[in-house]
Amino acid sequence: MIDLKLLQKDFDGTAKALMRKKVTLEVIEQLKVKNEALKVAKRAFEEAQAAQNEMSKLFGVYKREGKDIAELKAKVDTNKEKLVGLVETQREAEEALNTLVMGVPNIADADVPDGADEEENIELRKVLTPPTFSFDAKEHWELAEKNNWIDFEKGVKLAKSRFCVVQGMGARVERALINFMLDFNRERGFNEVSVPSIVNRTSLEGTGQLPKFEDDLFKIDGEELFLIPTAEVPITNLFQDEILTASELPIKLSGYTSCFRKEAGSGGRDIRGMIRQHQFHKVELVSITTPEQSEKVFEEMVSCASDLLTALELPHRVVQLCTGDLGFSAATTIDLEVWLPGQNTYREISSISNTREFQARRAKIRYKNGKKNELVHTLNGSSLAVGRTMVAIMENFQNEDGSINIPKVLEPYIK
RNA sequence: GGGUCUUUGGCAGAGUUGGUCGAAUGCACUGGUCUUGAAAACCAGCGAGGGUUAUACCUCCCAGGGUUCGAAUCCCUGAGGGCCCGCCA
Repeated sequence: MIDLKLLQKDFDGTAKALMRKKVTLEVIEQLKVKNEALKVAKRAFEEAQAAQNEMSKLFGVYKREGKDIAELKAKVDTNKEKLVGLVETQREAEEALNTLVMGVPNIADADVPDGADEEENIELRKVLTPPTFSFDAKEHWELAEKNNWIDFEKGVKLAKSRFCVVQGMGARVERALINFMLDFNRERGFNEVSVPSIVNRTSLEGTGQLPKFEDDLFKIDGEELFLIPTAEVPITNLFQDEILTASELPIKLSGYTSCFRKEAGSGGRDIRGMIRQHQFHKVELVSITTPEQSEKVFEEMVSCASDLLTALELPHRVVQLCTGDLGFSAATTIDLEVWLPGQNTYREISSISNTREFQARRAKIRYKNGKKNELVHTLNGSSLAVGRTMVAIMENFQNEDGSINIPKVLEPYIK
């Protein structure tokens, strides 16, 4: 949630910043109007309430002194009637503002480049050189089936399209990857947590998936519960509505979960293979920091994920997202894109974001800075998406005969 | 799923004959005295959100309703937790 005070203090500057994230001027003006309307409604209510409270207190005094309360009661009753209307007005104003502001995305950092979409993202650097093959590189689904790593039909049989079954050496590599990543992250100071894969509405509102993106989520029928689209949700919300002490920050966590996404808007994209599944595994990094710490920790998270790819000998590039490609909650995002020889292109395998205080304000995560309570910064990033890492391994480590080598670092994990 | 008890500030824990309770006390925390420094001891401050230049003032004792001039305190509904029973990996 953005800081509404910014609109009061510097309307033009804030409006300009919001428009970089495609918020219309109309919405921004409505924010201001509704915010002011709420203030007026609140003041009116509070004045009447104060009078009410004062008169109620008099009852006690009168009773003790044995005075007649008839006149006072009449006054109170009149005021009470007035109060009912004022409460309603205030409630409506509150709701109007709230529905509006919950749908407004975070402001991008000033140094995030302008741009309409992913075409205008900026490549910061490349790490490792893509391999050259003396044969035509195959795509991962072909390799997966040839080596019996993945059975795509079985996934459809069990559930529906965009589900698959991983088996044999594929399943062992998958498990090895998860363990390797968690160990790697722990060495970098990210402590391991294991969290629920189902969360409530409050948690999803806290991290920004709700109310706007309900269509992307799997909802449990008859309950206000949802399958998580990313471990960012449960891990960040671990601290929801808490006041942390400065000395315990930064908190750096790493967790492995399955993730569930409806992929409602993705049409027929990546229908083949395991690039875009309804259920996939991911190891996630989440950090809770003071505002001063967040830059540094952000860099640590980017390095952590990038070094992981390097350790796995996977060529990749580091990309700074432009405003048009930034997510709802993000103030800045770095994507890591891994090289896929079969597709002859780089594909996203990790996305690391700093949401600044956007999620903290929604989820009420604060820390005690001296005497004052201040909002923390929350950061999240994929350590790596496991499925896409599998894809990358298959395509980069393929041999001419279609067999697949295993990255050296995984060997201790595959006994 | 049935029954029963319970839900208070960072934590623990008073408060349940409705008014002077946003709330005792202890711990933690912050500042100070003392000390070479620290600990201990002592003194002071210390729930959260909104509002104000600052006060005032408003809201919040799990959530939502209700009774009342007035509710942490009474009633209803729901959610979380404990225990007992049933069921089941």
